[in-house]
Amino acid sequence: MPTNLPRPTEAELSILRILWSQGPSTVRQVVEQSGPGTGYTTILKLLQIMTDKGLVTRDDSERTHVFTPALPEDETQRQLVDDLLDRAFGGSAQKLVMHALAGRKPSRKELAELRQLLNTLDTARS
Amino acid sequence: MPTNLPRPTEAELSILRILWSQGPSTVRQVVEQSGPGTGYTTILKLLQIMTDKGLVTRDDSERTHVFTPALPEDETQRQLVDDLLDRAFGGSAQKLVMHALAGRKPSRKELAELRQLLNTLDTARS
DNA sequence: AGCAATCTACGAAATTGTTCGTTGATTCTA
DNA sequence: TAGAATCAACGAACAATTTCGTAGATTGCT
Repeated sequence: MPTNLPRPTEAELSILRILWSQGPSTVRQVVEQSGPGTGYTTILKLLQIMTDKGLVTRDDSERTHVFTPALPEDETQRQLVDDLLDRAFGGSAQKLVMHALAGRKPSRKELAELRQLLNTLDTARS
Repeated sequence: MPTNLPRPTEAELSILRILWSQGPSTVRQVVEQSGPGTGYTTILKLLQIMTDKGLVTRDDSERTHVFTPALPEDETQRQLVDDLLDRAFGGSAQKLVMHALAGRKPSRKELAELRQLLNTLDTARS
């Protein structure tokens, strides 16, 4: 069964990022991690919407509800990359990768990991 | 002077994609390339907005105006990748690249080009 | 010239996303 | 137990994006 969730909006994504890094959290915990400029009720409302959309699940067994991301970080990231790929790169993953890397300075360790990935893909082709 | 243009919205991006592939175009030419479901005046309006934002330039020396992307495809793509990097990957280009490649089947040629890029980045580090 | 087709401009409706004030309920504390 | 603090729910304001109807101007055709 394919995970058919809507793409998170910008505000929703910043909340998801907090949930991924902090683990399941209450509204207040999310608010504390968010920089200033976003009120409590704003984040509460967003989490309610995200619950409706299925982006997070809510444990309301206690009075203070606890929210958990519905999908792991990896999967959502892949979805977002796929989406950008379609919308801006005509589906060419290679072009996207070139753009992502060009003009940067990945560490030797990162470079090694990337080379390793290329090797894996290479042998997988046979 | 740095190119300080706003990030194109979704509808704007699909128009830019047409302009990049077809070259400078009139409203009608863009409409013809767009699939059905988007009326003439909608696209005209979007192009007017994009002109105001500076995303495209307009040649109105003839009655039928001609629109040209303000930035080349490459540069906009880089901007979009940077943006996604910040919003979803905490700035780790490597993670994004891994996600973009994992589960795909790039051709040998693409793999070779990517390896070449890694080499360039590697020697650039010294 | 008269009429149809084509074009830009403009404003407003429709849609989607974001922010916040208020309310009523529950829990904490003095 | 009374008042303060905390919480979820909800609706509404607000903002950004997308869509389209209408109007006025120009061009093309007969």
